[in-house]
Amino acid sequence: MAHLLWDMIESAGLSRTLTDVAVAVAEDARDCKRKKVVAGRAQLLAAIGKKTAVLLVGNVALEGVTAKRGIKQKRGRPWEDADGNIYIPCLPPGMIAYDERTTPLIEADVRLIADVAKSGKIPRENALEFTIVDSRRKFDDMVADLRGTVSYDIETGYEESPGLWKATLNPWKGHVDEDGEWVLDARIISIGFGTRARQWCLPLHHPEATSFGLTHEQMFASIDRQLRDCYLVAHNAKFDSLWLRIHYGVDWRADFDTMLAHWMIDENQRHGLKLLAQLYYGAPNYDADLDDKAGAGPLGSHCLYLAHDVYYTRALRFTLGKEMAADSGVERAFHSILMPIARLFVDVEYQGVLVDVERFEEAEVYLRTKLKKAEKDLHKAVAADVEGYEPGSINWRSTKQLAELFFDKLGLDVLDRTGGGAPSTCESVLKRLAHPAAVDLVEYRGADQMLKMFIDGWRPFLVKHADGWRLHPSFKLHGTVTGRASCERPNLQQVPRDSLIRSLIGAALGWSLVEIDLSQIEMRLAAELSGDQMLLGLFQRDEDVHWMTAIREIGRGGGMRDEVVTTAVEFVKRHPGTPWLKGLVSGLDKPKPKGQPFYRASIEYAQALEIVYKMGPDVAAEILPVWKELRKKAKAINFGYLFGMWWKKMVIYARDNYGVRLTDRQAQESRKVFFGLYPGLASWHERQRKHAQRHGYVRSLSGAIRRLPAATSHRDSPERGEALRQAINSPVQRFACELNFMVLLQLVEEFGLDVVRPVGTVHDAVLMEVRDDMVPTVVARADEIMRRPKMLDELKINLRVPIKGEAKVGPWSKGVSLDRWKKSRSN
DNA sequence: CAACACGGCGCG
DNA sequence: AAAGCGCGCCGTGTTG
Repeated sequence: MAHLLWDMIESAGLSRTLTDVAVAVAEDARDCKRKKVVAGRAQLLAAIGKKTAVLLVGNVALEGVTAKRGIKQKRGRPWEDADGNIYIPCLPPGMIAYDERTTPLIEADVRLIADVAKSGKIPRENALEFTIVDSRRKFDDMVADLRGTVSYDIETGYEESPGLWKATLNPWKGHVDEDGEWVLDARIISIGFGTRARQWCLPLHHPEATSFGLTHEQMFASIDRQLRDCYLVAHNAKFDSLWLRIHYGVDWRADFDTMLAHWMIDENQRHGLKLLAQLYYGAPNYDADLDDKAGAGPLGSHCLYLAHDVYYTRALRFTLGKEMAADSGVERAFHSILMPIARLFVDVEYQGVLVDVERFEEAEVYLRTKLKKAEKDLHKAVAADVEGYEPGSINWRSTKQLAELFFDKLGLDVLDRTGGGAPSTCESVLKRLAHPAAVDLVEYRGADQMLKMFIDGWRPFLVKHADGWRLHPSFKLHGTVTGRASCERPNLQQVPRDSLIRSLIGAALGWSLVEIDLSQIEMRLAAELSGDQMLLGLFQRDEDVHWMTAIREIGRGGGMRDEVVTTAVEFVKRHPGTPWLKGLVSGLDKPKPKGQPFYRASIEYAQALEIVYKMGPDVAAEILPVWKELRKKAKAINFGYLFGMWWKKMVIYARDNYGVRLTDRQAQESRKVFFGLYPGLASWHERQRKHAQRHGYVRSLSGAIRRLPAATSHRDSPERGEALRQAINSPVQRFACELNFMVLLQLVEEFGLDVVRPVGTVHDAVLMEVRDDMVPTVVARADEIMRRPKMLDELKINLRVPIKGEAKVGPWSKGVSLDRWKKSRSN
């Protein structure tokens, strides 16, 4: 590693200026045991002596001097000791071998070394012109300077105990006071603005902040007025805008988010501001300690840090703007979809979702009881088979201990292994283990999972408002490589589908929760993009593609004879007048034979299957519930094969999810049938793969790009295979969620936040609170918008496949159609 | 004590 | 040769 770095230094033409540099290198961090580090440290300290610069290459070298690790955080930030030695922590160049994304960082390290060697000093950002606003005069100057393109950034924290400031990213952090009111503990420590000429740092709750005759409210009123005509730029603007909205009531919407812009430019990279500053401008690693940002450190260094942030944020707006302009598709998707939805998500997160806390407590009691019972059953079941077993000796949450129990002590067969090769104890294995304890463990895990994720997991995030308790999940618009949003703290997108937890989420009094979702959107888009005639035809005739697959799957093997015939017969009995039955059931118009149902004999399997298909899954499920399950299974088949699943995995999938035993042959056959049914999909797969292989990327209809560099490799590898499958999946997944965003944007644009309050998205669905008196209007309009969002016209995107969606009104998972909602309200 | 990987599981 | 995609969060266990 030392040689590698030295080569880089030499090729930068620096070796002669660096004769006075000691290089402290850990040859291999992993082999370096503690003793060796200590020895190395003594050597190192001796070597440092009169040197002007010390390179600390890698974690062990860093630890040798500072007794602390964390090279990734510390790198690029040199410091000077009392004797004037300069220490420069850097990444080991060998790191490039297993993470090529570190290349620019290592290059930046070399540049930094060069700088230090030439000047003998730690470089300063000399373009910086920052002012700490600590007087009325400076404040007025600042306000007057807020013109044109202005970047902004805040530092946040809270006072844990008097005088002790800690970092927090949660703008709602607070507590309930004696009067039962929610009091915010979170504070905006300071705010910075970057203009063409300067960087302004306005301390707000920093301990050293001085008062100069203006309240914060007065300051923000002035700033707010001035900013209305500015082009606002921020890095992860949603964060700053949300905090400012909560704490100062100002509504600032960024025109350009540098983090999101960089994500559009390369979703595979990381998007941190410090990283980008180093990447694009060779900036020093100016990152500060987390608690300094929160106000624990001196105001001077706090503001210096803030100044760097707004300086580089503003600079990035121009650099990234230009870079994005090189690709009109990317630019268009950024400005017409991403920035608008990013601005809207400030409202989404500000609103939060309402939680029924009374029923929340009930759910907790229910789950704790269930957990207790499962634990008791577990004890019993294990005690019966294990000699000398003592309750409490096994941690039921430990996969390691469970594996020992099942496969060593009880001697059960290892049915599957984990990715790491350990005997698996996952649900699908447990269900196949012939032991009562396995059954109990499934129960235990179920209750435990709900409790830890949604009861204990939610509690710290509950915030009290005038209209009830709310969660304010944070959405990451850059959270995926495909364009979907992800969600965290807590993750609203992983709430179980069954109603125990899901229905705790509702709406305020006078409002109703409305969920609209785009039906089978990924399948529809696959039809669109592939141009498969069968799929397109299905959707154009408004038939159900999963149902089609389900019926085909059964029909192929002639399975479920009883269910098929029973369901068809029952349907004929219930709906004899159905027009399309004519011709399908021979003898319908003939007189009924005495004593027996006339149709029983005359409905053949093939006919019956046709009838079942035509009645659709909902009607069929009313007759036999099994149809619902069957359609779900078909859905999995569709998605699996659609995106490149191989038959072998299908066998496992069918077994684990549906208890269906498929032979290898059957699975191979089912895959063949699938692509036989939709031949256009196969050729589309080929097109996508070819494109990715040739160009190294694929594109969504919106213009956004998914970069797949691994796809261009000529060598066949697992990475390339993965990239080629992503080439098929990404454009579908991306455009699906973009459509969802379009629908959401248009709804809010048309009705305004007084009528429609969006509270979240779940990939192809929107959750919102709708004012009760407007529910029918909004739902009707949502139905129209989903069929054709106007942004499709603006972006000149034409779809052959019809899009449609569904709306449900009422607590989540208990929502009903608009008609049923109206009826239930009129009673 | 903190950071990390893993196993497991929830969602679309 | 090997083959669905995309996420977040929890507890355990290891490591340093």
